[in-house]
Amino acid sequence: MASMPTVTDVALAAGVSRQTVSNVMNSPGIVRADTRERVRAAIAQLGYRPHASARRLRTRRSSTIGIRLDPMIDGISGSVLDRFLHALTEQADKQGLRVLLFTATSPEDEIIQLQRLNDGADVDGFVLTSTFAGDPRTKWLIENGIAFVTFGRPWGTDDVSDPQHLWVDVDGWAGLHEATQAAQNAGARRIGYIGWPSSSDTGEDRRRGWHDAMHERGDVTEADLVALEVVTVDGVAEGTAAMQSLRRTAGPLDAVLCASDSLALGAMIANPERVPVTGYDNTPVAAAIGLSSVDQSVGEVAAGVLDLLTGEFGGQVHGAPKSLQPRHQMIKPRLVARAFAAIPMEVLA
Amino acid sequence: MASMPTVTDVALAAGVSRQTVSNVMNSPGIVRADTRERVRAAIAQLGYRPHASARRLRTRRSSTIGIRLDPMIDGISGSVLDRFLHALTEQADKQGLRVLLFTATSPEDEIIQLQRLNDGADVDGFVLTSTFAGDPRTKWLIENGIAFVTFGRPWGTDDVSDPQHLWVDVDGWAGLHEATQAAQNAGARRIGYIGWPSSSDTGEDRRRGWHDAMHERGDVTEADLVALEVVTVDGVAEGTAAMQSLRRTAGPLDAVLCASDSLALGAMIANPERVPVTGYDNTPVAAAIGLSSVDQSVGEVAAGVLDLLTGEFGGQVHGAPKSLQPRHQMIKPRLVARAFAAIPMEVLA
DNA sequence: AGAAATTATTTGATCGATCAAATAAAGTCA
DNA sequence: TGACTTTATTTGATCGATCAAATAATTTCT
Repeated sequence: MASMPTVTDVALAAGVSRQTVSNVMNSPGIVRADTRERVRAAIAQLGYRPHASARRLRTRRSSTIGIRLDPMIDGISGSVLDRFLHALTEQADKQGLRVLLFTATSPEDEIIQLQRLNDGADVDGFVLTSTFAGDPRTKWLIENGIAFVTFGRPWGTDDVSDPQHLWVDVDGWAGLHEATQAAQNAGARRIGYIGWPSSSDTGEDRRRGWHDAMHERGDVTEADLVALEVVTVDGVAEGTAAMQSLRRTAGPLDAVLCASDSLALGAMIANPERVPVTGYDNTPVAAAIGLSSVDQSVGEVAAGVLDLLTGEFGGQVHGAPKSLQPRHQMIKPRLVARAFAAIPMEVLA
Repeated sequence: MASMPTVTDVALAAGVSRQTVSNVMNSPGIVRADTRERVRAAIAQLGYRPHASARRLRTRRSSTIGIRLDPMIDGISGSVLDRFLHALTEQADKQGLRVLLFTATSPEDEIIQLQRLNDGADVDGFVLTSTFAGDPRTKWLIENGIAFVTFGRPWGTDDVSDPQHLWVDVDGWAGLHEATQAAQNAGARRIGYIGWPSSSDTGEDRRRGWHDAMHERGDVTEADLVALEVVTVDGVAEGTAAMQSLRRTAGPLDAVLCASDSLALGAMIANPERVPVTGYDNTPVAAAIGLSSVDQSVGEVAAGVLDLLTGEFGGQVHGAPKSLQPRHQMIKPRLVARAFAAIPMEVLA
């Protein structure tokens, strides 16, 4: 296999200079139309491809974003991040960006990795997932002036206003609010909720979506509302236990909403009356079992993340000045309705 | 933030030349011990990090491997590839390699992507997953002399001997053979099998593991063996249907093995007698439900893939000549035994 | 000790692209 | 037409590292 042609080869073939070839690729507008076509023909004929590393060396830009691959902590819900990763890679590809993976064993280790990739000019910026309040990683990135966007709110005091921290998140409140209303519209009144302890910001957000919708409707007493709620940590077995507890204490149920598909799957197992159960995350398991679920629209999240990120490291070129660009995006999730099709009637009846 | 120091800065600080600094990083053995330490001190003091793109431009090596991110076709089993990806990233990191993601909409599109990444010197080689018989991608890669390793046998005529196609795979036969023997040792005799149509090479491999183990033991007649087997496509609902069919036609069962966790999950739903069910892939769902499952040992697979791949594009430096290196690796899976802990007795009893 | 062989270190060139500044060509206007 | 803009294209330098070959320092051997 002959070695790849370079700009010089193309220039020679098209009877122009190196720089003109470069211009055809990077700012075609400034090249006269007929020259442009001649160069393009030469590129096609020689099968020229720009050498990515050479370009990066000169431009000091890698066109690559780094993202940490999480170690599958919570099995089922991990799939949301996987789908996000996939969507991110696809979206990035459209913008000529590449996605580079890395792993880390702890937040401290992760900072070392961030530094390595940044110092080595391997990436232009980072996408962070699974952020938490007081996250040392975002602090470090801000201090070092490195571009990044997080999937997930910082959940701090100045969520929305902090101009240094760009984020995209899914509106869990809206997701559960919609799911609750959907159940209400289908005739349900006594709608139970299996959620996470209030120490979880995300969990509290989702719970309020259910709670507010129930309150708005006002056909359940405040006391009943308390009885309709069970709090537990995430897990299938925990979901089963919570469902059993709910059936004992809350009396008859018209529907049950859960903070996750894991809980919902668990709830399904202790659900002989086939009360409609709705989960959260729309994981493959929910699809397999036939559970309704709130889908996080990872595609939109990925697009939003990339918008903010490219605005951050390439924004000066065209468009509004940095300070006027939006600093965050809230994505509305989508309710996916299903009807237990996968579970044959006779088994659970 | 001041711009990063370069080799020249380090050389100046250590009182040596650029090249010596470079040698300290790449072939420390040829630098005298005291000089080496002096240079290392300067590196540490200045916080020097080599510029990845500059190095790649000069060495014509990217230290990066490309892998396609699959579009989560089959939800549950997709998690095996996710875990593989994670293991691969970790293993690659240990060897100073990076993992670059890409997506593709079809095999033809994927070839275009492969070419792009290769021509742009973005990657040194590829890892392919989900290969199939007559895969155009492997053909193209071989023709163009590009380094690659597949996770999965080519399932062709010359699996083992073809020196151009390096692969690592998991021995599905051994996995089911072991699972069957484990059930037999626990006293089971009538062990059912829910598998895939014989058109699936992988499925046939697994089925033979069960079949051979049953045959070896010889305490079930050949006719019974036929009755103990159900064939279906993958899926939870399909697993449920298969289990019901098995219970009708095969009579009493001591255990059931399945070709996937999806099938096993489905089988569990139609399993009021709590016959032990074993799945395949050890997905998070199996762990959540408490299903036994055959684990593909993705860590070992990832290590094997990287061994073969680095041997391919860096093998000349040290070690055996190419032709003598092993061309493939068969990894033995691990049986993970569980006992339905997640499902409370009273629900299914 | 002195020549030869070995080991350690340095110097100049280079990888392939883009930047910045210089030059050439085309278009405008009095 | 000739001076003056504006637009198009070219030239030399550069990004940061490593290669290849040259030189300097050290060790080995007679």
